[in-house]
Amino acid sequence: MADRAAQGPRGENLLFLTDDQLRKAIEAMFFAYQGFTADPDRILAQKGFGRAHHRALHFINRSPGTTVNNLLGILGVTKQSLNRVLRSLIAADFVEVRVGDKDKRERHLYLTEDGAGLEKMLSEAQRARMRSAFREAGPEAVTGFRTVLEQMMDEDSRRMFQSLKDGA
Amino acid sequence: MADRAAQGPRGENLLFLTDDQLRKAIEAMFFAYQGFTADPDRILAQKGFGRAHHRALHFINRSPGTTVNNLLGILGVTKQSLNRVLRSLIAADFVEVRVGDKDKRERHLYLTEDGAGLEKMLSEAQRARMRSAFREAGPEAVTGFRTVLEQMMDEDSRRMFQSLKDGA
DNA sequence: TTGGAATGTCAACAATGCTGACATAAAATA
DNA sequence: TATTTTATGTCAGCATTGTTGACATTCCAA
Repeated sequence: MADRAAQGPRGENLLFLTDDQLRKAIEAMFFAYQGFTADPDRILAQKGFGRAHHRALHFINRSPGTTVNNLLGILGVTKQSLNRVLRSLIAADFVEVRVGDKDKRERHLYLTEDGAGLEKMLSEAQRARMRSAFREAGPEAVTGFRTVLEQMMDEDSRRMFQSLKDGA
Repeated sequence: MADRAAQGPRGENLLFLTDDQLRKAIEAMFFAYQGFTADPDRILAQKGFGRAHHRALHFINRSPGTTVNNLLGILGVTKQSLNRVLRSLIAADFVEVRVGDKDKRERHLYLTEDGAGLEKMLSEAQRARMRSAFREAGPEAVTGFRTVLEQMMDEDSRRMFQSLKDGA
């Protein structure tokens, strides 16, 4: 069973698809994600925010003027959950809301100066770790990394990711 | 700023380390992790469990007889948090506790038959996605993927990961 | 102009982190 | 032996961030 996948239809070496290899990859993903979030989490804890706030700040920074509904699609949470996060960011003056011009139901979201400052702080911490990991691993590894991650995504996420790819 | 890292000390092409590339990688990591957990999460929701239960089941399966304290180190949560999860798994007869022989303070954890069944169901769902992603990406990409993930980990996690690497 | 769809808000509940206080029992040590 | 430390567990309470349900506002289309 563990080596069920060792030999492909054309006789390729498929040892990288054994259950054992896959389990190692699952564990690597778990531990790596802990590292991925560790540095921003420390900063957020000091400021009284959580990971969800970071995600909102990131994508508002990425696409200034995005609507609440847009953000829901990207983050994959309910509007109620996002709303709570946005309310606290707005109360703390990190995010500014503007009612839509054409459609007054829509709320367009922007970072304030403070919000942009916090976002920069968080993302720089996260990028620093990523930069260091990439430098150690080298460009070929990075290409492989990106390829596998993209394949792990749901269809919807992949479309979302690709549409964000080249800048908002 | 965005291309600060474009040229290394020996003149290598370091375009893969630009802020823009790093930001894309951060977003890829976010969306990929959603996919990574999506399939088990669906199963868990049906059974009335959460992601924390999955993690406990995984590592107990990996290292049968592991102690609560061991598990704390691996999962990186508090004993109170883990205790709540373990209690519900024990109550549902998915996990069995045995008091230590030599050290009767220690509680050794094992999966019951039902627990092993659920673990298999969850991990097979997760492996299926990983297998498919790996197959699409190919062996070189997988190597790169593993290399970068390992570099992203905290020191402690990396040691943990490496000690788990070749079987409990 | 009216009814339904889209958008967003408020309230309440659940899962899973956290801290702190405390009890028990075994092991280690003075 | 007596004391302290370690390991485990419980209880209480709180925060973050998911969820559903109910509802208000706005827009659009029949």
